[in-house]
Amino acid sequence: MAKAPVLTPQADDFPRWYQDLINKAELADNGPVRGTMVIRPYGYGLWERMQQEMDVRIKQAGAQNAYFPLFIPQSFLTREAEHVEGFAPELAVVTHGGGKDLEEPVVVRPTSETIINEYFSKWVQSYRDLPLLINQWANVVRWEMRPRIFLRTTEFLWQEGHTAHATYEDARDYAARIHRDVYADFMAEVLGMDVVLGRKTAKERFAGAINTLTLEGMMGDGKALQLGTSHELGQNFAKAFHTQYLSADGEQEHVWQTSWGSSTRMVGGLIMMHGDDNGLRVPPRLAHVQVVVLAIKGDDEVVAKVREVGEKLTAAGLRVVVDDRTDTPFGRRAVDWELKGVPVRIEIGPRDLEAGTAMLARRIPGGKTPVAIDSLAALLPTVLEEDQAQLLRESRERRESRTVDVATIEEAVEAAATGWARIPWADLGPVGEEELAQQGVSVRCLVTKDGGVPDSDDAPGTLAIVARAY
RNA sequence: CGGGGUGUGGCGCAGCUUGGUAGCGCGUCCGCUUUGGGAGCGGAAGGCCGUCGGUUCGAAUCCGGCCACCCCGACCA
Repeated sequence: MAKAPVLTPQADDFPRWYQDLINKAELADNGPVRGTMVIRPYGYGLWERMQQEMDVRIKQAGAQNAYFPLFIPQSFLTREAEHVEGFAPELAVVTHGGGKDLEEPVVVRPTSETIINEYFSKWVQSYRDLPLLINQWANVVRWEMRPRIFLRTTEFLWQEGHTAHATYEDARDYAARIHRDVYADFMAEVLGMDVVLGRKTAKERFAGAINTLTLEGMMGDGKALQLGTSHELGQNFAKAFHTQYLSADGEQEHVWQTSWGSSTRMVGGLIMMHGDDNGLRVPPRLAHVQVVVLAIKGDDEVVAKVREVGEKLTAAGLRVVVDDRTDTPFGRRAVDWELKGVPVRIEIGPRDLEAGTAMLARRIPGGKTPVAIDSLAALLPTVLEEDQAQLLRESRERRESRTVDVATIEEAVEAAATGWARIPWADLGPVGEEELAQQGVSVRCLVTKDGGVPDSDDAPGTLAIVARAY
């Protein structure tokens, strides 16, 4: 007789499955204040690996890390009209400090364009100071009406990049470079996540930007999730904060700017893109635990062998955990590691010792095979790379099979019930976009016919990707 | 903001109609037996029943106020 499923099956109730998984895989808990979350060690480990891999790419793109304050004078926010209008509804404002009313309320940063520009305007004097390329790892607060753990939380962790350039072209190219060489590369190569790169419509653009580039992923239920954005800010903030430089011609010019961000939302995306009814599936290149070596029983020889194998695999450069907690039944531990999505389990018991073998259990393709213990260190890197590639392939195949080309709004709404629709932007336009919005469907991004990023909204042949979104 | 619903050990729930001061499952702890896919048996700990007030000899239960949370709609990313 089959036992009750460990998780609510995805097909029964996808949001419930997501919540179950986060609880049972010990990724996070809800915080005491609505919309906040406690990220538990296993979940934080995923984020730390994301930070490491992203940080390398950000630095390769020439940016340096810095840190700006959590508190921003309220007056800063109001200097850029669109920006304040966009963020006003979700600001947390501090009105008291030290037991007194504050002269001027301070807002908890929802993003840092304003405070960073305040300093950029001091640091940038000459064209020789440009480009100025800054990134910060921080928490931000946006008071959310409908929080969803990892996907939309009131406080979340992210990186935000802010740059200033001498020309429009430099800023435009840098925003595109981050979009492609940092975000797209990271998501494909490390997360094994298929994403569509595109351009946001005016309606979906960042408050204060002249152009927003996005990466959209298709989740297991066919809905879309924005996984990162890179904005061209034009000179909007430069004018509001007087961020100017003296050009080689001796003229005062406003800088051209970009900002770009990615957050702990990526953890939620990872879960919903790669997870299955047995739990999470962590891509090997990301995994902070790539291999778990399990002692099936508590015999001394078994435990000794398991530890020895763990050390050898660690020495071979793999990220390994040894599970010799033999006071807990084997089945329980196997299910737990499966829930956590560890790519490879090496299971060793008395029978294996005699044969000199171990069971190699693979989370991503599934299945178990016996292999010679001595061959593991040589075998596993190949296995992990195969599994990494499988996740990317599966996510791409799902998106391709569940995206349909349509000609009307009705068809687009119908397609969005189970996946994505692609419709010529010229046939839709802002009016059609509004009509879709009435039915809970949005234009996720605009792409060119061959899947590239359009240079403008009205470039001929531009297609809109339409979907329900998180 | 409109409509509906729910607040009971850590989690999920029953009990409320027909008042008599709390129970089940999971989890936790101890013991023994177990360990090749969420172990079994025995024992134990753990609850100002959201909150304030009212009715009553007596309130988780009936009545009223307040608070919080959830769902649908609206609004907003």
